[in-house]
Amino acid sequence: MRILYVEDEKYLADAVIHVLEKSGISVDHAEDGEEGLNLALKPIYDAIVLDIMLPKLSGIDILRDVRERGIKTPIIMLSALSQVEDKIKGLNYGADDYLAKPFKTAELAARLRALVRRPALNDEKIICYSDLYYNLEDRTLNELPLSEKEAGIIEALLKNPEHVLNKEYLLSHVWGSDASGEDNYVEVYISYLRKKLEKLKSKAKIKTIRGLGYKLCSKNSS
Amino acid sequence: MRILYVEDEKYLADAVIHVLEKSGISVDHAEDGEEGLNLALKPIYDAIVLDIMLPKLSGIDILRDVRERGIKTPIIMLSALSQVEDKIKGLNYGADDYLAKPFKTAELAARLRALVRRPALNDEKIICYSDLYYNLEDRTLNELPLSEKEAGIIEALLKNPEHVLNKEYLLSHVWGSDASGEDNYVEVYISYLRKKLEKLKSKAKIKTIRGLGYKLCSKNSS
DNA sequence: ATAATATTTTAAGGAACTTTTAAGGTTTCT
DNA sequence: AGAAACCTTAAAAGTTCCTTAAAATATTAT
Repeated sequence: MRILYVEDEKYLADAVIHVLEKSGISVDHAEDGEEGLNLALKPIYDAIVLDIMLPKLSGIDILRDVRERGIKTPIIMLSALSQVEDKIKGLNYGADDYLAKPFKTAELAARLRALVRRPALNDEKIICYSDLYYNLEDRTLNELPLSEKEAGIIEALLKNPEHVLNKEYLLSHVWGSDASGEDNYVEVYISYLRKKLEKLKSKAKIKTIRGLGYKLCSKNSS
Repeated sequence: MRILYVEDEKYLADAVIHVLEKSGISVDHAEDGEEGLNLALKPIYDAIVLDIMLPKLSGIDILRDVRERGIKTPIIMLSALSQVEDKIKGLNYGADDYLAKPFKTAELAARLRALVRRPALNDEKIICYSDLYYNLEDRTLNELPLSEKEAGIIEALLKNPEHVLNKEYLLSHVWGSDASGEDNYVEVYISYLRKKLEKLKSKAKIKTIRGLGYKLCSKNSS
């Protein structure tokens, strides 16, 4: 299970993340409303946890925007004690659950599990890495349609993120096992893919390891 | 269960729709009285929820018109607190239930379920997606008659909305299991269907996924 | 049965997109 | 500097898909 957690109080966030990850829930963390909204729009989370008081955009704003776009990912709202009105607003705008601060992290984990144990709305087959999500069914990378060869390459890279794949491997996997020579095929398509990653403004990059091959990695990673 | 919800306050509507859909009620939404009336006349809803204060046509107007045409779909009226007079009017014109604003969405859901648990007026076999309703009995798509092949294809697409169906699948399902070649059959009929969706001004579109097949999707969805 | 109408098949041209090819440019390493 | 590996680009070649209309077939009405 992968969730998004939008929370500006850093100490709290770190503690909560630590406990959640320990119990097998993978957490992406956003520290303000703007970043939170951006991430929330990606169809890769099983649930979203929103603090209400946030810099730039409130949790309510995020909730509203997300729901307006028809995204149905389960959402849990967090807010400081006694802001009962927020609770009502949140539930009205389509939140799935509400938790008053301070809360026990274990309870949050439990509610997340309860929410996500519902029949999957997402039966899509999606491979994720960093801010990329590739849909195997319709061959789209972050909604952008790819051609067959582009798709073959990005799929191989996404299935082996941060690992070097050499050209012979890519050739035989994408073009066929006869692997008749042309390294340039791969070079051309790597170039096309880089252009598309650029267009998507993705943090992920395809790095060249000279003499060895290519690897997919996230901008800030080594 | 599929209902029509006519409501002009967008935020409220989104929140309510979200909760209803989550509880398994499929909701079509109209934002003003005119659109509401148009939709209300389609024989596809198990119930209709009408706000009273609406642009263009009031909920009362819609109610009256719908009932005058002999349509017996259960109707719930919504109105701002204390407009008791509206309540009386509504029930007089043949509303089935009445709910004062603000209301709890869960209560609306409960009342809907109660209303619809009555003997079904609609035993027609209809498949819906987005603003499309296809009647299996007389092979009409939003009242527009289709030929056998057209019907076969739209039926397959409607039964698998937002999923890619390839040509071989469509060929074998519509033309027969021998699936003798001709991809062009499918292409021709997809073209005919697109023309009809256009004519119906539907929000739904048939998308081509080059090399893979076709998928039905709603304009704004991915 | 025959004509009128509608549907399905066939076919062909062209539009849109993909892949291959090729050539020139850049980077990296020795 | 020179060589090898890699990048980028664009034109050529190849595919797939769209659209249309006429021919063949089936259906319905007269």
